[in-house]
Amino acid sequence: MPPAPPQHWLLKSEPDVFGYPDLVRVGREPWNGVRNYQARNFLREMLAGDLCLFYHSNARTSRAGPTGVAGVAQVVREAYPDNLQFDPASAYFDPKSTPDHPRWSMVDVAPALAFPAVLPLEVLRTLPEWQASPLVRRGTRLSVLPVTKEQFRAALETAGARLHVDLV
DNA sequence: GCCAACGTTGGC
DNA sequence: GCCAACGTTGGC
Repeated sequence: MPPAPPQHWLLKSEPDVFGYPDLVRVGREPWNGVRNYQARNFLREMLAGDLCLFYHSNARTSRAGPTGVAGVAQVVREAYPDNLQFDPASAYFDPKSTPDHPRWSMVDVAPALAFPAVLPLEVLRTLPEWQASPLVRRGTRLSVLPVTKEQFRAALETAGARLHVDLV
């Protein structure tokens, strides 16, 4: 029996802090620091093998190129307690979290595919598949959001990127 | 740097 | 439970 097809997501990160090239460099990264309940709940729905568009937010002032999708990451470990919530020295420390009752979760992701160039938000906005996405609605600040298969495919195609067909 | 939009906090 | 104040996000 074939494995279940992957779900698709979009993960936002500021490239000045941690961009797609950083993910490639480290090979694998715990996606910690998410402190929004809706985003956390999406993290908890992720399954190993799910594919995530890696989105560079707030990128105008960086050398990473425009704001937009830089590549694809893959979920390699499903949700477990975010380590930073227990660290008093961290900006993401949450005094209301205990190891018995952790409030925040993270997944581990690994690089799967670098786009030839960042696919700008400006272009994403023009794709019919993306009209309904919260990403292109102004005022949406969600840092983890679901993406449809159609949106995922349209993004890859427009970016000129190819994933092995079995992965999509 | 600006500022609109939004989530969270806390007084009541 | 309401809601004003506040802090943050993130495009521009």
